[in-house]
Amino acid sequence: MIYSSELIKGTLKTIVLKLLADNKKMYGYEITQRVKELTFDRIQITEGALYPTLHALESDGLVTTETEYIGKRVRKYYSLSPSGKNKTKEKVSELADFMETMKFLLDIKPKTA
Amino acid sequence: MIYSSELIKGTLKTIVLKLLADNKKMYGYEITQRVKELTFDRIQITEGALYPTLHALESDGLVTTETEYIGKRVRKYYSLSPSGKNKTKEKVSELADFMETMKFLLDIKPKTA
DNA sequence: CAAAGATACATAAGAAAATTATGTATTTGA
DNA sequence: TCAAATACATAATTTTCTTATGTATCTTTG
Repeated sequence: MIYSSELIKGTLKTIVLKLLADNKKMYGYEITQRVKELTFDRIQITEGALYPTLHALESDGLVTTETEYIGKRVRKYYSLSPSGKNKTKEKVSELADFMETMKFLLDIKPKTA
Repeated sequence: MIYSSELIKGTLKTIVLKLLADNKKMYGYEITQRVKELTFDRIQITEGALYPTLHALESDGLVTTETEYIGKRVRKYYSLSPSGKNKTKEKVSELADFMETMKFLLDIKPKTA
């Protein structure tokens, strides 16, 4: 079972930031594979969604990049900047908080019947 | 603190369906107020988001409507159809499942210091 | 050794879903 | 009486993702 894509909306940036916080530096393709692994294939980040997100994080100054060559193939590593680290803490705790709220909302039992 | 709007994206339909499951019938404005109450003002559904969502649920056959007049003012009540009840169960359990996965993702600790 | 599949980047067109703004109208409360 | 709350609705814009496409290299397998 794969989560309907609408659920991933709004959480992608947070997922990426958190992975970078946990791993110091990662490249795009690696991120897609790691998320796939960690979620047992239930969340699959597409490249069309990921790369624009990474570029946005970079232009917001939340990540820095370094390019490496593996043979002739280019690989672009992303790392959190200091402000990226702060942003990650904010985003992760906001999402955790939000999930508590949602859990509460979804647990409410009917008054009627 | 109000959750950043991107977090609400993708969960709105599920929230609305779940509220209708718990309350048999509700009208739009009531839904916005109920969500505000239940979340201590942290989730505020705007009318521009809610009404199109309700109309979509209706055209998908997930809810039925009945119009009532309170004085001269119109009030449009929404109720779940049988297929809406099934859909609600699906959506709620998918979201609950998704939140477990996200919780796991966000809890992962750094390997590197 | 050729071909398929995996690795690795990127961007553009289109779709989906929300935000923001606007509009109408009634009712309530200060 | 006048502002705020109640109650609906829609349109323009923005944001964000999907889908499609493009390029290129490396690895595995028949």
